[in-house]
Amino acid sequence: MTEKLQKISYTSFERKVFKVVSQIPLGQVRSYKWVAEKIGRPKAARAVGAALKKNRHLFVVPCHRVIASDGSLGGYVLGRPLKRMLLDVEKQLTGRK
DNA sequence: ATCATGACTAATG
DNA sequence: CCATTAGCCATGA
Repeated sequence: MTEKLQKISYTSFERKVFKVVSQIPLGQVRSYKWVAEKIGRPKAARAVGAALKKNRHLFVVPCHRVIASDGSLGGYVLGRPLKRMLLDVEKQLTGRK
């Protein structure tokens, strides 16, 4: 059978991104670069961001745990303030100071 | 194949 | 902190 059999909406690249990002532990954050390296494309940090933007799982995939390499928040479809809040909450949740 | 776009990164100023 | 420059990549038209 030479048919595709599967008309998936996501590209292989996006699947890898979601896979890795969904594995980020609660209360922890990773940089776009980190994810890029994880999927085997250390220089595709930009593409990683593009993939997260297309993501529709929003809360299925903890895309809010992915920040810029320099520690900045990066971007967030629902607004940076919310992203910052989520990270802060999760930090308190696990960081348990 | 080519072009434009963008949740990036690093280096300068 | 912000702006600019250069590099690198995936995606869609």
